[in-house]
Amino acid sequence: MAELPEIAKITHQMNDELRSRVIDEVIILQEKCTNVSVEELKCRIKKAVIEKVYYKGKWIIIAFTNGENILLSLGMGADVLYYLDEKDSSDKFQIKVIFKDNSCFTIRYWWFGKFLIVSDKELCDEKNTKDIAITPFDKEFTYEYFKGILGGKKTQIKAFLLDQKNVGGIGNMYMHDILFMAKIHPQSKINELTEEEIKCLYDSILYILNTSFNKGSFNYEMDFYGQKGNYKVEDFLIGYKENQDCPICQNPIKLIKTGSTSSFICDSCQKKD
Amino acid sequence: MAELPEIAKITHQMNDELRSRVIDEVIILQEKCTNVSVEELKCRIKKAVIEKVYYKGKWIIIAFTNGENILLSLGMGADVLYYLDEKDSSDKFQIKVIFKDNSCFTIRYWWFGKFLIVSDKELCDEKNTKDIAITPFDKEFTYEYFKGILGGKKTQIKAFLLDQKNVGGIGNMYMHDILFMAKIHPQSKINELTEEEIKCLYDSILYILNTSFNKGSFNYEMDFYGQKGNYKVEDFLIGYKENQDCPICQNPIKLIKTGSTSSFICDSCQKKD
DNA sequence: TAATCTAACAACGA
DNA sequence: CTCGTTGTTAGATT
Repeated sequence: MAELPEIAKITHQMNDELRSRVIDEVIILQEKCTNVSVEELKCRIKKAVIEKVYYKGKWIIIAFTNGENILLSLGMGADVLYYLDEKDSSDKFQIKVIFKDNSCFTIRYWWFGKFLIVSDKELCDEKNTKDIAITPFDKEFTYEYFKGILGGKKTQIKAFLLDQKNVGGIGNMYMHDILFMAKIHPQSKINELTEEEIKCLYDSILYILNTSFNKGSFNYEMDFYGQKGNYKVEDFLIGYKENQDCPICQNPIKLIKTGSTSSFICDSCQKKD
Repeated sequence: MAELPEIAKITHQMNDELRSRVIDEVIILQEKCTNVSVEELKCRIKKAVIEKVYYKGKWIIIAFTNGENILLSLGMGADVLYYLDEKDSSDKFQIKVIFKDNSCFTIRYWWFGKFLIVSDKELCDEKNTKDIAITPFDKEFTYEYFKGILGGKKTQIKAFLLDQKNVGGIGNMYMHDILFMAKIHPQSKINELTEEEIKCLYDSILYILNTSFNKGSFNYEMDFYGQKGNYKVEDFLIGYKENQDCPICQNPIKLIKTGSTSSFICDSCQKKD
């Protein structure tokens, strides 16, 4: 579930908290989420010092001073929880990272998370992350840039925005409101959007994601300290509000299938063409 | 149009006729069918001596002793015609290759042909041809081999057989009869075929293609000497015979859309499952 | 009638 | 709610 606002928040917290922390031990209970043997991973990360934590799209990257990196994908949702003292940590986790000072963090995946180790040298070729585009939180994500990547493509706008090679960090959850706010149907073809619609879409992306971030991100997700954000389901414009009234026109909100994802839309405000 | 029987015939003729012939000049009237500038092509092929002519799938490859190769694709159909004396050749062509002894051959594409030059070194990486599979005329195309490449795939059988990465040389024209003879619907899933059906399909592929080859290949196509083959439309079992009676059950033959191609079928003899 | 590449799209699995 | 792979289709190519 975690999308850009949640990823940005927890990454900032991890970076502030964990810089210079020294790894003591890593416990991996779910081997399938990593890319090398558990032994190799432990060996490459042993006594490593955290240089910084940053994100690329929805991936959290922990860079170590020894030239290694941990690439963390939360998949369909995961808790990443910090404990000042490892003894206080829950035993419900797939991965636990313990530091020399006895602090630790645990990762509990809901579904399909990743915990990969990649050297600095391999990082630029790493297939999961190498093609991820910049996010709407980046300075470079200007309106001109956005208009440029849309090109004259014939793709459906929602499929395009969900593709991390085009825009990093947007998932299905915030998509509903972004498209609703721009009054664009998820299956509208990009090359049929007007200049005004594109401008409005750009503004909507920034507005929706920034509003959540500024409220501490989504309320169902826990941050690094186990706290929940203040952006609540009530704050959604139409997302996850099937059959409730559209806030603009009072028509009932519909849940439709759009390719492999579902979309909440107001089919009166958001016309296909 | 040219498929394996036509390609095999003309390639044999070219190989027999052109071995040791020395290039004098190449005239390219359609630049888009080649991969380098006309000047570079002329330069690399000038005075080159033909070592042999062979085929890979539907591609005809002319190998020169100087380490260059011409890769010839007939696309949707083309005449490749030999003239003992260049003065006798027609001026309807996109490409003409003239030899030192004043013999020549012309190529007249119907639609989308290719005339590429590739060095021996680059040949194994050449993207159009590197992944083409062996053809049913190869000794290695045994029943065991054929059963092996089918694997447990979920693809439609016709799409699979048309894909040159799986089997080289089969096109849409002979496909109709191959599938009809095996009593298999073009959209049958491979993993739902019985062992008997696969055996029958293998036999049908060899029977149909060999029968055409043995009759001098398709009658609408001209060979290297301008002669037409003796495998006629009347020899087709059901191909291109819409509304005529199925030779087995007398039901009318239907023309249906199957993906991007059309298929003549007897929907009584060829059931989807 | 015919060939192939590509982008977009859908279905499935992990 | 993810992301990747595979298969399918429509469009374009000169």
